[in-house]
Amino acid sequence: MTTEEKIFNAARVVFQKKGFSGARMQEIADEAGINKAMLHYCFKSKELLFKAIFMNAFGQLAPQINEIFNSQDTVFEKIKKFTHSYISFVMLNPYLPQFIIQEMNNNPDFVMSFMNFENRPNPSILIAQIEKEIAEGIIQPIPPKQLLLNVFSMTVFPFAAQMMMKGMLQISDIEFNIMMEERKTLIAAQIINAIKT
Amino acid sequence: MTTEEKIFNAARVVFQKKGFSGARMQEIADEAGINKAMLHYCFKSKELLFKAIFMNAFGQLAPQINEIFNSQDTVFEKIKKFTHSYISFVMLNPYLPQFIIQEMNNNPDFVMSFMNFENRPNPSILIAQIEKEIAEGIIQPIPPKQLLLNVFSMTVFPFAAQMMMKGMLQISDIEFNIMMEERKTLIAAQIINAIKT
DNA sequence: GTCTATAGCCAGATAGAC
DNA sequence: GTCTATCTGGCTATAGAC
Repeated sequence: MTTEEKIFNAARVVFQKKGFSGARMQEIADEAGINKAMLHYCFKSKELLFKAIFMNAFGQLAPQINEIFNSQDTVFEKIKKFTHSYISFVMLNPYLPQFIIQEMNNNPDFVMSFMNFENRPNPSILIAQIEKEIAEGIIQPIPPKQLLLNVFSMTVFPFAAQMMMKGMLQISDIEFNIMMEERKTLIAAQIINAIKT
Repeated sequence: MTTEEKIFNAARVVFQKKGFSGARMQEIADEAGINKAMLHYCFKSKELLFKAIFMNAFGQLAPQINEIFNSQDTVFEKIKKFTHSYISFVMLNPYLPQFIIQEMNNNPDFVMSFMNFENRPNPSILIAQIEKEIAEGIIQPIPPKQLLLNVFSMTVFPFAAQMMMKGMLQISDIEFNIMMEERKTLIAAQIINAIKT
């Protein structure tokens, strides 16, 4: 593993846990097992390092989502595939959703300044398809954007609000993982059950 | 309005928007229209000011939730009441959910050190009730904690991930508010439709 | 490339006048 | 109680040896 990779991995851990303003360059250096000066040698500044981490994180998620949204499947199939593959992926990167949500909220201008809008998740095809399937009587009437919001909510929220939900529902890390494993199929079943004709 | 109140309101705005580490005492002072020294005169330190804000925020939410969770209503009635009243309340404080989630994730130890555990949302009665109604055949079988997670997800997520969802679904602030208004009844209908026998 | 040492700045906190 | 001015510590960033 190159030094740059060590820094990158360390920075991902620290930024995703503490956020941009909470992260310390010293902590990233310690996590990487190198000196603080190397961070600046490799990535020039905290902002540029953060930018690299954020774009990488976002870049991993967006294409997966678009691939599923824009495939030839039915809406129900898409919901099943999305929830399953999103949960599988995020279980390996549990801090990712909260990280992205947090930085977009805390500093929208900064994030927007380097967001890649070409690759952003684009649900317009799926929205049209939902409208079509409603017209065909396959799906019960519902505003398409509300349906998408439901799918994202059920899938992403448990990871974004992990600490809070673990505390409120009194569940351990292990139980949490079991529940998320179960949600890979449970969510889609619930959503489809709610809107099927 | 007393100076203390002016500070408190200003601090709430800044902390909820930027988080603990992103917030600046100077910015809070400016927002309050007073001097930075007054902050320390009134609240001693940034941490204590934050603590006051966080506990107030959490203290507003928890009792409402418990009241609904522990009433004499049926599960379906509770879901309807919770989603409706939670959304109504949070529409007046749109930064609140993300604020609480973020700080619990970024600095669990700090937050836990002053969290009021007596008043925390406690779903144990509701969980027992769900099990009972499943046994009675009123609700389709589902792990109670998964059902609760679904209710919270559908209700809280749109506010927590506001920026991201506005960007992805291409909705304006006004459209967002219309959608949230609609969700006051839509969510409960969806959830109940998915689990009713 | 990798380190040590340090510059320079900024934010939280305080002293002290009024 | 409210201000101005200032201290102090910590953090980003850089200079410079090796």
